[in-house]
Amino acid sequence: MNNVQEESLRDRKKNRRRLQILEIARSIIATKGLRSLKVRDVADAVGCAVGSVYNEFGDFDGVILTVNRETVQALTMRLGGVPAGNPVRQLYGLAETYLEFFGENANLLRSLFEHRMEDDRPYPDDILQMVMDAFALMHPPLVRVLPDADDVKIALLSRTLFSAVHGIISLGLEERMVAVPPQMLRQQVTQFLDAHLLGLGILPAR
Amino acid sequence: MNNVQEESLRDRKKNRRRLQILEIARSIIATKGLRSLKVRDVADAVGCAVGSVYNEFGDFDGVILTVNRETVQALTMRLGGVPAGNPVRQLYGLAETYLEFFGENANLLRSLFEHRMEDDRPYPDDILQMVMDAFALMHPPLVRVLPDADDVKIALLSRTLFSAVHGIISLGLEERMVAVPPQMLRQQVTQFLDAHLLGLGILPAR
DNA sequence: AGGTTAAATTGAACAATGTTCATGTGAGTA
DNA sequence: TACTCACATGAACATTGTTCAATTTAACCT
Repeated sequence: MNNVQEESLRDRKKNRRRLQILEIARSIIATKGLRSLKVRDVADAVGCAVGSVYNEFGDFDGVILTVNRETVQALTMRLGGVPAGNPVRQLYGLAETYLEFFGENANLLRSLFEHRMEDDRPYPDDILQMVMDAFALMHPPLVRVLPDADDVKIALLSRTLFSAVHGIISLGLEERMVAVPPQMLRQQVTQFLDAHLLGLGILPAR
Repeated sequence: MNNVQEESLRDRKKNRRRLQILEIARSIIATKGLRSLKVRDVADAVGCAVGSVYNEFGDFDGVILTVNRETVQALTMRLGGVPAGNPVRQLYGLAETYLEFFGENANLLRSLFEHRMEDDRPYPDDILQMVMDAFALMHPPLVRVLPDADDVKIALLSRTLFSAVHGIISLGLEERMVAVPPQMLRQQVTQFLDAHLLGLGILPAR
């Protein structure tokens, strides 16, 4: 037996199809929302049988969860690109980048935050962990800016702040509701951070 | 024709059944989540045919939307009970009451915020309006506490603050994620308001 | 190369669930 | 009592998730 397995033809096809399925599913969710995602639509678009989707992902939730997993990964990547030079700027940058990303991928993020499992099956831990990790990205800049604070408190603060920003953005972009104009939403987020960081003693009073 | 219509037997039965359907649907959503709500389960529990549910509500979304409507009403009622004496206390009270209500009715609020309509049918305006109105309940105390501020700004601030609190609470109670202990969540909300109101110049620095 | 085998693919059948509608029923009415 | 009409009924239908026996196919062996 050779440890250095080269990718067989079978593996290559399987892999290609897997990617196709995910791409189609993602584009349907992104454009028409999670509720419009149908197995048959995906299978038809990919040009395979419905059974193949099940072979690859177990059940339909498997497709959704994989798309969601990749959404958090993309989000984390994007948030990771925020410069760490000035910690205060970084905090603003994280919030504004989250706003940008949410604006560009609203339906994908809704799928991530709103999808519920059938019955009482648990949501995959790794996805939850990735979300928590993304929300913890405010931790490092907060530590730099509040050097005397207890680390556990900062961790909590990070999650609180990011959750707050998430609430403002997700409701602000809620197209069901009266959509807030994008530029105003950005200002809303900025002013929110202004006040909050000021209250935390991070920004000087003006 | 008599203008003073007394309720006929027919009307009484119809009304009773309508209430039954809503009660059952609400209890299923509350205990097992929106995704577990099935027409047949509701019809069986009420003891009527599935068709009757459709006669009364048009489609299944109609049942969900009516439950959601009543959820906002109950929320508004509850928030309306927060004493208006001290405006700062009122702001804390609104946040804490929202937390309480969310904790007691998590699945109902998720149904309210997460339910999407089929295709591109619009979400009923009156429900959206009621949600906005509920989120505007921070407006009066904010006006009292920021007497010099522009009313439009206060309106925006009210929505921002409430959305932020909503984000903290809805993610904090997200049982999919590592659930935050209730007492800690309450503290999280309080400390959030402490910092934010301080930053707004509402609370004196300590 | 050809034959063998294991695994993936297929799509028809099934299951679960939302929706419709022809039929029956009973409350209101003359 | 007879008539009528609005509502209730539930079987049939439509849509969509899921399964699985039969088929195809890549990989392996001689």
